Amino acid sequence: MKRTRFDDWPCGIARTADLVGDWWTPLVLRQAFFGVRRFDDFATSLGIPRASLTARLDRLVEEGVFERVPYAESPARYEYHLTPKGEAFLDVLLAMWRWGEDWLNPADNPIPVQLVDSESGEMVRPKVVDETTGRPIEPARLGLAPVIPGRRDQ
Amino acid sequence: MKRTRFDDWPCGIARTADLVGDWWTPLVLRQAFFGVRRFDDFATSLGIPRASLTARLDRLVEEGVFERVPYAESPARYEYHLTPKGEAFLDVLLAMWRWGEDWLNPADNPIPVQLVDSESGEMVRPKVVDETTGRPIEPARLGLAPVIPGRRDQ
DNA sequence: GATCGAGAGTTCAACTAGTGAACTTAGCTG
DNA sequence: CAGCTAAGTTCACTAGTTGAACTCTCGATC
Repeated sequence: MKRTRFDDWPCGIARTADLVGDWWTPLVLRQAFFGVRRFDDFATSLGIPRASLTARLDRLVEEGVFERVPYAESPARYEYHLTPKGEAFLDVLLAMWRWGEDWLNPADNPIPVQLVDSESGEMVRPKVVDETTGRPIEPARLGLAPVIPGRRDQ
Repeated sequence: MKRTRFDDWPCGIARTADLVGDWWTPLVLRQAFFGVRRFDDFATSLGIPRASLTARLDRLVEEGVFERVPYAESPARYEYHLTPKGEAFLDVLLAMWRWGEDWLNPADNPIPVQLVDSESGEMVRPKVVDETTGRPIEPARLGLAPVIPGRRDQ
């Protein structure tokens, strides 16, 4: 699409959007968290076009989100395993999940998919807090620092 | 692009990806959190093509993320204000910000943009926890329920 | 030995969203 | 009247997306 790139903007949101800011990448990563590792399993479980999947996986391997791990020699076969960087992305998916469940739940959705703790069986409700204080983050008190005046790529 | 739609998939991640799963929408919303309200201010502060901005704002108004509020009568002028639904999206942006700062920080980035609490002046470090227990969410213990076997649109 | 199927892609044409620049509309200002 | 501002719209061009078909390499089967 000749899309604008954000990967060197000095803002984590912009750089994250550059990498996962398309419709399929978050879902590919979601599948990875639920145990999908192989090309065909990604393709058939999501219905993503194979060419699109190839492009996504290549970029994610290049960025160190997935590691390409051989599991068969002849013919050579590879699995896509989440790296620590990839596993850390769970927080973003959880935030997306929570917002989607809270605010985009269609009225006629009969069976919402829920997150559970597999040991306790309890529902998991992801929430973003400040790591140091443990308190919710209030939009009104939030500021950017340093702000660079007139700079457009913030 | 004739893109696949996820807006009725029974998963919050998929529905969220359908709405904000493009490169510009997260940045438009980021600007809104930092006080931008008017068309030209979005356009010039981000460098987003005006046609793309129109499409994004229209969709976000339609979905109830922004409210179109008049601020002048002749000629009619409108501002885009975040609704409660839009404000709740801050959690997703914070998770993206945190991941981008932790894992996508280019080595040669001289001035990373930081989040601060404007009252205390302290750095804010967003972290996703389980709302009920207050504890971090462990990927290994996370499960989907109910899982619908063989269903591709989860 | 030929055929079949699995797995992991590649190739291709058609479609359509993203992009940048120019244009439009309406009122306001000097 | 000329110039300016704000909020879009229009248009040609470009490039990512899609679905279907094809490729390639094996191992297993008839």
